[in-house]
Amino acid sequence: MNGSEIRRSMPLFPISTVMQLTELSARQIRYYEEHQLISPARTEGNRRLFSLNDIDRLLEIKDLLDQGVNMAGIKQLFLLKAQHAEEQEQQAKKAKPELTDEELRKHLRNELLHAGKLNRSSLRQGDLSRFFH
Amino acid sequence: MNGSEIRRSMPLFPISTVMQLTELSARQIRYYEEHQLISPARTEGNRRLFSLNDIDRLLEIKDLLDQGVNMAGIKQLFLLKAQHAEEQEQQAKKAKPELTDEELRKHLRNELLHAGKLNRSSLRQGDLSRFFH
DNA sequence: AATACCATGTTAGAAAACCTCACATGAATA
DNA sequence: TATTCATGTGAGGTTTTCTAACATGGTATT
Repeated sequence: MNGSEIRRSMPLFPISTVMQLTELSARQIRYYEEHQLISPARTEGNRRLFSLNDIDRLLEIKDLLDQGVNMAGIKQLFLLKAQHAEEQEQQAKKAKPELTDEELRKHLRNELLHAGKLNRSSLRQGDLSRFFH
Repeated sequence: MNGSEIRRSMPLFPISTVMQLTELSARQIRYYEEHQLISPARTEGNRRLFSLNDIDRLLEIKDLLDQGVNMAGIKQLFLLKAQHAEEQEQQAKKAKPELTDEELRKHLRNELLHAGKLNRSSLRQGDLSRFFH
């Protein structure tokens, strides 16, 4: 998993933000999770926290539903895509140790805090920009 | 204001997420707002919602405090930077009508929903990627 | 036509997260 | 020593989110 993937899978957004970005209702979003089309992270207090990847998925789900595909169909499509992606990875990479959520956060924070430190104060556009490609 | 600026100023994150990304306490973040170093948006219910720009600013604040600059100093630095940025804009741009928050949201949603629609389902990386540079 | 199923709406009650305000504190400074 | 500054902490209240249950309007099936 490279840096971009790490950033895209970071749990950042509450459901209200996701509702606005996707124009889906809370009911819809939870229903899709119930059917395992997404698996948003949870806070200690059990609130959902969505990543950029989650939001992409939701937009895909919305798209496919609009085209008449049902839950089961979407699930199959996602399974296929996952398989395909896995093949790609195996082709290009060697095994690396998995990171826990906590480690991911640490990693991101570290990059955020220390990268480009020399000129942050003088740049019009701040560092966070580097984390969303 | 161009597309990137729109994206970077969208209110997206609750304070808990910002706390983790910046390693600041809620107290600190609110204190900096009190001193008008940041001005996060609010939900209808008065919860703070932070943008990428807000987060950048908080990281700058943290940096400057570490270097011994106090609130007043940081405020002046920000004022200067703002002036500088304004000059740049006036130099390069003609007047454009301002957008309300609601219009911004609409605009982003529209881009999100319709851009790249043809191949979204077949792409490994979804559309949202376009919104964070 | 009646029935069943699917995706979604709605409501209730509980818990988490967030809010403001007030007071406390330790370090630096006058 | 007294003040100021940046931050911690706690109380009490409001908003947001949670799950669970039941309601509903299309579609498909019998």
